[in-house]
Amino acid sequence: MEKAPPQSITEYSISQLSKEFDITTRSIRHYEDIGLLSPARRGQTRIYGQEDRTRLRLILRGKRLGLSLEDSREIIDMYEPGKTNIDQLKKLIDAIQLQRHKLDQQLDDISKLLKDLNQAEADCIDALKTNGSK
Amino acid sequence: MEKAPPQSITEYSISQLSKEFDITTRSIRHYEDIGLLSPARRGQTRIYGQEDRTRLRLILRGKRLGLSLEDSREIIDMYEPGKTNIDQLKKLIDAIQLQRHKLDQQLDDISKLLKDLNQAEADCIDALKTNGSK
DNA sequence: TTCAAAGCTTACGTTGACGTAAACGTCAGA
DNA sequence: TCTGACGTTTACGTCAACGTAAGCTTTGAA
Repeated sequence: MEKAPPQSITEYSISQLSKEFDITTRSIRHYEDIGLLSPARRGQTRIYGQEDRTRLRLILRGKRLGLSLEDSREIIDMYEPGKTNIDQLKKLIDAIQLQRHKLDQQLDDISKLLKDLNQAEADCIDALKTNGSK
Repeated sequence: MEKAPPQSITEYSISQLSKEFDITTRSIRHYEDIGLLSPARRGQTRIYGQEDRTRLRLILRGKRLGLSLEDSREIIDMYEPGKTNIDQLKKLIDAIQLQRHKLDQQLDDISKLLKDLNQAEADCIDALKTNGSK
């Protein structure tokens, strides 16, 4: 039988995603285990759509920022204030403030670290010049 | 006997540091176990100086940035290019480039995340306005 | 003197985030 | 037909970064 023409570009297998994001399939399944992803299934096989792919991108971005998967879950959940009630919305706004504060702190840390690295590099180069002609 | 006048302000006990940085003494001892700190001793008791305190600050900053303790060790070692030879200096410069690259990536991630958070917040507030007068 | 606070070491336990192995199903191509 | 690539589940293993408990010493104040 002929393969059906690609229904849409919005369908990915687990190995496609693992290659695209350079992670193992195990990790992807793990994220599903803890409820961060819930792809559709064709039979037993996982089918990932655009939304899943987006969530995965967010998870990995969180990881690069040193967030735990639980932290990421919280953040990701903020993106879909679809059918939440007012109390939940207020909670969300608070959580957003908190995250923003943490990020501001990180920005500060990073700028300090960058400064330090620049200094360390300058010291190195200096030492090379001084010492290199010994 | 009278307590000797504070020799200098540059002496800290383990519990002082734990309070100042809001971590457990266990953590501080752990950092020593893996060689990130090596305080002086008076008898059995650990005595921390300014240098130890600085290293601790750097460790914690690294943690906030999601670095492993090993990563932090590498970075911290960059700060003291005292008696390193030329080959080591070159290695250090490379390592610095690499770290800088990672930090640049983090900066990018953070700015994206902040944007997203702003958007999420706006959505929340919007939903509150729309829904709040129901 | 005695007692609580702070210090120490040793050592087993825990949690998060996967790694890894076993054992099996499915399907397209040689 | 059968082999190899890809998919699945179940389940034990691992590593980092401490937590926690036990048992002991030191020390300053009551």
